[in-house]
Amino acid sequence: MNKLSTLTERQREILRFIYNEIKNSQLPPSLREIASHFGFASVGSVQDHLKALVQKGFIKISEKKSRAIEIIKENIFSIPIIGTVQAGLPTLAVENIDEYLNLDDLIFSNMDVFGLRVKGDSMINAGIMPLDLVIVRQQSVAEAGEIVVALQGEEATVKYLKKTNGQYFLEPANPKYHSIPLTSEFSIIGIVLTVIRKLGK
Amino acid sequence: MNKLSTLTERQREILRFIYNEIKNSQLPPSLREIASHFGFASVGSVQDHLKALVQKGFIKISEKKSRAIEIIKENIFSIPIIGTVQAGLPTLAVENIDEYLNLDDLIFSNMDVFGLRVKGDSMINAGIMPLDLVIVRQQSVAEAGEIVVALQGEEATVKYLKKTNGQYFLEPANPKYHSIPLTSEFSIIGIVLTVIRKLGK
DNA sequence: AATAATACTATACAGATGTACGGTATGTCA
DNA sequence: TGACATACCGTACATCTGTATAGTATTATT
Repeated sequence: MNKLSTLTERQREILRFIYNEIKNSQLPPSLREIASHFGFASVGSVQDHLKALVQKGFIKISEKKSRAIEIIKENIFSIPIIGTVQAGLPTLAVENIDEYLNLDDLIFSNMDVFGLRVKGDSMINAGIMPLDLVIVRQQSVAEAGEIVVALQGEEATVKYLKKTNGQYFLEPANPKYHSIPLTSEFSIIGIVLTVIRKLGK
Repeated sequence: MNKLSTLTERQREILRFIYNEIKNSQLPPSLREIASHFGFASVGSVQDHLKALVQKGFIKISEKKSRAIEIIKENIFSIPIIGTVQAGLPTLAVENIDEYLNLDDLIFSNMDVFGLRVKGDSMINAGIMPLDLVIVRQQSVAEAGEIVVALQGEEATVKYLKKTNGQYFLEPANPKYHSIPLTSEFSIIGIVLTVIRKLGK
């Protein structure tokens, strides 16, 4: 597996610059633009670095096309997830990787998606804490059992959608709060796809 | 606002092609690549269409830069995080975006980071549920209060690190379980940076 | 009927760009 | 020591690319 740590400091800087250019201006840089950014007097320097990045499996370059630097996402935008922990840590065994977290899918997704910062503790027993970030897919219909984002006036709440005797309820995951019948003053604006919580550092 | 309906059939085709190229290959097409795709024998045709698209406000072109076609619209490369929800949804107001979800800081950092699938419910009151994915920074030391990943044999557990009377404990966030003194049979392999839970879809 | 916008072809050119080759210097590793 | 990777400079060149200009034909618009 290609690890970012196999790159030199300089190579990582170049890769980061390319990534940022693509992300910010949606346009990969030309060789001379890279040279200019790093103060190189020669394009040959850039050629060397790109050659190394290609060889180490982090980028792909189409021949005879300008700016055709493609970042190989699988090698960069993923974090190895280990299924069983071995005693051999901190040397991560490649064989233990059983899936990859691809954050890029989320970022580059074409779904109508937005993030919402959670207020309050009404979903605490579902593992959704105050200040958590929930990624929401915009949709006006939902099924019972799903965690939905409902709008009442300008107030957005995250709740379970529940159905009892044909009646829909917004149900909190906290005994402190009560279920609320889903009346016309509410509108469902999406369902929760992902919960993200950033801790230390 | 600029409506897509002000475009002609052909102009809409061109715009869609440009959009798809950027989205799929992360590389805007050159004029001749556009011409080739539509079977134009001349670049002048493309020039005309791009000129119209610029004039109607759908794209922006940087002069003297190859492939520098930028689509003016929502930024497809990031997820807007809305602080307060307006009644106007599902049309996301740009003014409400107060921050962007940025996961690449984590990825591009020099830290040695891996993911771990959580087993068991011992941290359920800290909002860490079974099958959650925790992103862990590898390090052998931690401070009291941090959520750590400890290794006992080949078993990895996620717990709070607590200090009482100079003695360290691994403390679960679930009254069902007890605190465990941090003895030599345990080794701390990292601290939890992020908690991620994928739900629906 | 006149004008403008649309939709193309054709050609020319400066400069932007990728590519190739060679060179220097430094540090790393066996 | 020698081989090798890294990290730069310098130069040359074919071609890719944007830009400009000119022309033809069709369709809308006034």
